[in-house]
Amino acid sequence: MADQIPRVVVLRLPMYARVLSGLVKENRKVVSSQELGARLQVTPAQIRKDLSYFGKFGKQGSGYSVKKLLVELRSILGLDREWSVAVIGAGRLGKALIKYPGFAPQGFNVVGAFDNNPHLVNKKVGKVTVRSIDQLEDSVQELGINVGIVAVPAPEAQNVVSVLLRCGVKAILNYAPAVVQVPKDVQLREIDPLLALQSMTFYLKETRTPRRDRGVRS
Amino acid sequence: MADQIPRVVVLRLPMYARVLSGLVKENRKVVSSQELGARLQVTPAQIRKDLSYFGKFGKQGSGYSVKKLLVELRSILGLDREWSVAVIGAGRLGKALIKYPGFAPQGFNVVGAFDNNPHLVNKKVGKVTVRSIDQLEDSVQELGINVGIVAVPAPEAQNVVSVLLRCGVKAILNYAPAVVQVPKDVQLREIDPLLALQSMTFYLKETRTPRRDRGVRS
DNA sequence: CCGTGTGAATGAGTTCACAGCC
DNA sequence: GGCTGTGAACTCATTCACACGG
Repeated sequence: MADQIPRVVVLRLPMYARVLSGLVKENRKVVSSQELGARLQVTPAQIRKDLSYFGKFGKQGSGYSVKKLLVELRSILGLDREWSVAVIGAGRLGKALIKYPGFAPQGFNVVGAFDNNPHLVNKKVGKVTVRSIDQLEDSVQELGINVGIVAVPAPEAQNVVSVLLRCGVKAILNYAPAVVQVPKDVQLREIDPLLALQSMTFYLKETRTPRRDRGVRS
Repeated sequence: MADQIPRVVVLRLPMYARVLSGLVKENRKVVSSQELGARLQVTPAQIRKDLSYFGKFGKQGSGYSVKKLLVELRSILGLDREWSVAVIGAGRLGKALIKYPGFAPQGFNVVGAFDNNPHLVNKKVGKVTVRSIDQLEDSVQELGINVGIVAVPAPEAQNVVSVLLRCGVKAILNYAPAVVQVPKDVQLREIDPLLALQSMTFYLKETRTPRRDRGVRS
């Protein structure tokens, strides 16, 4: 069970898992692909098809056991274990990421932070102490880093990524607004709000000065 | 020229524009789809095909004028004008977004910030003063908001989005880890580092304890 | 000759529609 | 009756391959 699974399917599984977590909290026991789809803006057929790549998790006539399906998905995604994350770049963005309280509860522990600014090195940010980027290479092994989050300025991004690659890190989340190259056995995700904004404005161009009913308050 | 253009194409155009900006700075006059592709990890054919949806911008035998193509793309994407952005939620993340210095140079001006926490209201963050979320509806018109960035806790996200929709905002960048529903004439982009991380770990599962050559330092 | 622009061919991903089971 | 699981049909996206122009 390796990689003949469509990329897009893997990108959707975490969304399914998130909705299921919500349903667990609502104490829902069972859910249909129909309802899951409605909550996710995805067709029921797509959900069933996606899940079918991994096995048969549902019961005909009723649907899926919320708890069971969530456990399955978490196992499939490798979320039933802890991951050690390094944040590289401890500027405004890096600091925000290091302190972000949403990672740890999901098993992503920020265990290291790195920056090349001497004013930041040895300072504490959240629970970790910032180290020099020179130490990154050694620290990856020491700290057992599995995942790198890159939050350095664009021109430095490729260098940092190259170091991570050399250390055997196989998953990189890149916040730098730069294209970085990785071999295809390495996972890379880009987070870039500007690209997102710029792709939305394309569709906004036509929508000029939307008529608004003036005065009357509903 | 409306919307028979594939979604994915529109998502790629901003990347092209970004690389072209870089080339302008390097004083490159001309570029081929070949080279553009190499810098972006995209096939040359794809670039040519993508551009062909909008016109003929290249010269056979030589390639594309860097400057001219950039101007064209910026015009196509609606980046040759200014956009007014509201950030809703002025917590840790919201503050970072409000202060992010990368938006303004690209024509995205954060002109309003909103939060429902009384301790934050009327406080200055960066260049803007935080207003109460109650004022959001009126402010959208007053400030001419075109784009909303949502950085509130997940449970509040849909409410905030609904207000934005009521005000006629047609582009929303959602940082809240929640699925929000919008009509299809509204553009929505999601930014969620956790989903990104969780989709990477799927591929990491198999890669166990990568053998490292011990001792010898290269 | 080199590189664009593009129909045509291929490939990937989604939806349909229905058999099978609860 | 209701809902899953899934081949088959279809839609959407990418790549090929070549005619054409500088």
